[in-house]
Amino acid sequence: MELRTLRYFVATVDAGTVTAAAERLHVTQPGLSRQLRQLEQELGVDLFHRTGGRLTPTRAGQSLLPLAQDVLERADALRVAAAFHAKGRLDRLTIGAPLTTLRDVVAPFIATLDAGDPIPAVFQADGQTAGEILGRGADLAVTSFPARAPYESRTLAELPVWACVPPGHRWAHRARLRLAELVADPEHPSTAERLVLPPATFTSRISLDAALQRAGRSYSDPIEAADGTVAQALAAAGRGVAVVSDDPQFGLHALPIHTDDGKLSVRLITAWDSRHPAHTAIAAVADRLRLFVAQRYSVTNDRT
Amino acid sequence: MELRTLRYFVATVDAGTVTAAAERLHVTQPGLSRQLRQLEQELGVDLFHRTGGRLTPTRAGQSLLPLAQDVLERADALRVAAAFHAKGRLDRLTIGAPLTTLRDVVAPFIATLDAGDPIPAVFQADGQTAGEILGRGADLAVTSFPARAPYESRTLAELPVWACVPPGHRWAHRARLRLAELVADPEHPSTAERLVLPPATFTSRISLDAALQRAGRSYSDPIEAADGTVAQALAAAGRGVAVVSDDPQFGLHALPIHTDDGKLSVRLITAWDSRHPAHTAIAAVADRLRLFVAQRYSVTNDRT
DNA sequence: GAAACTTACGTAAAGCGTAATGATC
DNA sequence: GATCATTACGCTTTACGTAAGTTTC
Repeated sequence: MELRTLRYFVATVDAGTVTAAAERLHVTQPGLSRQLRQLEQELGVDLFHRTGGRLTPTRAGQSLLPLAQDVLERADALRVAAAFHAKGRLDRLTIGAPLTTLRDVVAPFIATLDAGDPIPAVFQADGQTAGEILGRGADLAVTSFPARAPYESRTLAELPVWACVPPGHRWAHRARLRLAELVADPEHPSTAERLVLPPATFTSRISLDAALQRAGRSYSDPIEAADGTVAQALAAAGRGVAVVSDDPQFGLHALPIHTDDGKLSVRLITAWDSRHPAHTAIAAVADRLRLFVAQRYSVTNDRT
Repeated sequence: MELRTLRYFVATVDAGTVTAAAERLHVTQPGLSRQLRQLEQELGVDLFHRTGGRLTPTRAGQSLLPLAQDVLERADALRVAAAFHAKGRLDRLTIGAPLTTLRDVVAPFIATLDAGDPIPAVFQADGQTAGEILGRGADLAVTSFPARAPYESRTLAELPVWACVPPGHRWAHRARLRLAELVADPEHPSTAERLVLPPATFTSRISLDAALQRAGRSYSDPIEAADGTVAQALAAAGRGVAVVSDDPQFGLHALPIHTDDGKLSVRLITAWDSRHPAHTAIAAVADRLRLFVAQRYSVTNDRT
């Protein structure tokens, strides 16, 4: 088992057929086929079913795939780090962030980077701590959990959590909402709106759940959406009230949610490893990200 | 760059000389020497200084070493996972835990495992969440942080945090201590004992710091010890009061610390990934660990 | 029979070991 | 001069490409 053979394995699963993978890898198809067989023999596991003249990953293959990808990612990280030591400057920078932040903040930000800056790579990391994201190979993490110990962090923004309702809704002309209005009054369960929520790993959901727990309340039977955009789409279709931290879409009206402790919000931080050899360069990017968010946030603030 | 070359690199740093590393790797010294040079050329970085007829890692070499080890560890994890799929049973199990737990709980526990059980491997993980520990390759994590989302967890124990004083100390015959007694009264700073504390990543320290923050108190100028044992050794030498969750040593007297919220303690949990292919086998080990701790803890309870 | 994977065979490259050479204390 | 690393050279292994064979739809 070598990095090369793992690359072969991943590429083959990825491409679907050995022929296609071979082309992508710039090797011939028989050569690739042989290497895959040897890898299977070495690991002692069938990675592919060979039924029907076609290769499909076995259960073992499916479960080993992410591990193989992980090895390759780490090897890549090593190569990037080596390039940093060679050139003295960071030429690639990996950012891990929750999906919502990725779309609303990180993506617009990396669009402002120019040729002099490191090439940004990005991956999705919902509901993970700075340590987990950085441990997955990111140089810079964006998360809503406070960072500890060997990680340095800066507050990026305090993003409001919105209750989004369609134009015709009875709350459409309200300027704000109290948390208690969102959830069922134990005395009158029927008065509550149905909630449309992102998965429990999402920061807005974590914030909502925590606030409700503090208030001793809870929602019943929410609609689980795949992410904030889907939640908003469902709200736009009149299925309920979407509670998200995404920017409102589909013409939805976004209301801030007030609790006893103030507005419901998500504190976004950016964090990096202070022991990273390029930590100065990373801190510089983090600072620019913070500046970018500050500008963007001062605009979005107008909306409230 | 292949796994083989990374193994060569790590082994060479580890062994100190190419000759020694070559012997350990079962290759000849010139062959190894050549591979190292090729790796350096490929990465574009000098990994070793060649001054004085001897190889010493450069700064780049030192900083790339843990990355290389990481790649190899991941590759190892892949091999173990493959072996699981091949044999249908887990033959190796990696446990990550904080140092104190490692010594007082995990080590005695793995001593009870027999030939039918997976071979345990263990690494130290202080002040890390379940996600971080499992992300580092552990199959089973022991931590004091609550686990979330895709991780399954069980409470192992509620370990008391002790204030340890030597026999002659004015508290040596006390049965308990209030938190306020430990730290300086802002009015009379001189009345406080000097504290001997483990690093800020240690669970007992985190618990103490959190309790003090809740109480609006703080300590001043504590002695920082490398770990709980060193802290106790310093306390035994009369340097101050050690605050640790380790079992008392050196004939120290251990007092539980009472706060407004009850006894100061550390809630230990054990966690694993519910998506792990061998999660049933891991859960079984976790259950036995919990049982082991329950027995052990009922004994240590006698002491309080 | 077209498209996919496998087997067979010859070739080129890459790694390895032995032997000789160079550098440092 | 002893110890450690490098360079030189020949061999062996290993991966690769081409060509032919097999299976499936």
